[in-house]
Amino acid sequence: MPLHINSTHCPDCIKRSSVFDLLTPEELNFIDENRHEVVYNPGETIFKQGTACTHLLSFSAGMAKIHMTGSNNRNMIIRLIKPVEYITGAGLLGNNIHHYSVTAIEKSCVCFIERMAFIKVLESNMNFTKAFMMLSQKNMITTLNKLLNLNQKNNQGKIAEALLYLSEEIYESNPFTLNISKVELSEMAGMSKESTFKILRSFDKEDIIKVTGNTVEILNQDLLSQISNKG
Amino acid sequence: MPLHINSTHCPDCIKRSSVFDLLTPEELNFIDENRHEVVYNPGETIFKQGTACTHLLSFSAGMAKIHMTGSNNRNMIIRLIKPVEYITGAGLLGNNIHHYSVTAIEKSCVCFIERMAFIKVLESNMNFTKAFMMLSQKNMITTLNKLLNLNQKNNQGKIAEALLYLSEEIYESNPFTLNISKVELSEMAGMSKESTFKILRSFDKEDIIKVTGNTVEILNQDLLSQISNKG
DNA sequence: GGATATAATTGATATATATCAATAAAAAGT
DNA sequence: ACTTTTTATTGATATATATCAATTATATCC
Repeated sequence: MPLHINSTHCPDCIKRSSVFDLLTPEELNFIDENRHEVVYNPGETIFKQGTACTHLLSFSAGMAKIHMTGSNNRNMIIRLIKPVEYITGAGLLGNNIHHYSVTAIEKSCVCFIERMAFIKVLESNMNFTKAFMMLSQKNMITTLNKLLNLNQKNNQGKIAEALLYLSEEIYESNPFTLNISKVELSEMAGMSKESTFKILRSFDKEDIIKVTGNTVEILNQDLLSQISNKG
Repeated sequence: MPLHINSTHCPDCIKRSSVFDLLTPEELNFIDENRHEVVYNPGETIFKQGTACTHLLSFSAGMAKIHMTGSNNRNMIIRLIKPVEYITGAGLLGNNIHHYSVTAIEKSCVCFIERMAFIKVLESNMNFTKAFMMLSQKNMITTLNKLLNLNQKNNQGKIAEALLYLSEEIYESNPFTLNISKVELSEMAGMSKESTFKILRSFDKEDIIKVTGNTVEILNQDLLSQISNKG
């Protein structure tokens, strides 16, 4: 199966974000004429914090991480991206700069939609605009909650939350096999890698999870949720 | 000077957010017919996390705090609100619930605009919609950066950042007099109140700031910025 | 296929931070 | 004016967490 989907056009693309369902065939064709696809290998930068925000991205295959560098140059993973999701650099309308980076963690395919074409469709289709606003707000709330939790929880709570997030929202399975390194897991949880290892090990010893290489099985989901919430 | 501005109507209101400048007189009148004003005393809840998101708020006088409670029930102040700013519960379009609370810290006046009236104007005026989206995105980015910084900085860096934020963005003066308690300052910086006191004191001893009661003067802004950035 | 780099892992130690405890000061109620 | 409550303040102590150091494993490069 080829990763890129160039043979397809927007109107019959099955890898598009559901907000695009609200567009008319004409609008979809217009988007189709103003987009291009790029395939990325693991580790490749899709866009980088600080660069111009010129396209709306539709993430159609693979997996990527959204991450951010603070003033002290430390890196933090905000969330993972998987198909089908759009990514807006959060400054798309104002032609601003990206405030975070997106990097592929698996071979990935991204559809780049020209900023002006996207704005034109926004202007022509209010239902689309509203759906887009709602989705943006939802993403914002999710991120807000995540960052709040990172601030307030202790390290066990952070790891518990990260593991539940990965199992429930990203891999949607249990057990699951990490396609991110444990250093990246620590960047997701906002702590040192050594602490991450130690907490994983302690969870394993207490039979809350079972770690075998990169595979994690959650054995006691209730307890893990409790640790995440109390933490 | 009366705090409420009920005698005025939207078209000639000088306390409205600049996004409303983009509306036509008819649209402004329509908003005017679907709004009401409320005056709050310090400490009163303007809206609470978990309640329905039924209005767009335009904050026309006073000062308030946006704060959020995490799963472990700890409170964190996200930012302060002063005139003129609109506040959307981030779930306004989807008729969702508020994911944070807003509480007055000074006697404040808030204009409540009916959700459906706001949506109707969004639908009729694309420039307004785009301006609203841009402002929302800007707020989101600011919040994202703030929460990231709280995660990554040490306590001195957090307090330094909070003091610079208060001086530059909220009170726009130096020295400035806090209208929030130091407990609230610690909730802004995301740390215990005792640590806040100790760091304020140490900054005072090192002649970086001068604290006299509730008044803070920043004596060495360069050093404070450096502490904030390195922290 | 050995050399080199990168990631994983663990224990010991240092440091930062929260918590606890006690007191002082200020504000609010009666 | 006096009690009560809240806020402010400080030092001592406990705890959580990061950092450091050393080792092993795994991947990547000539």
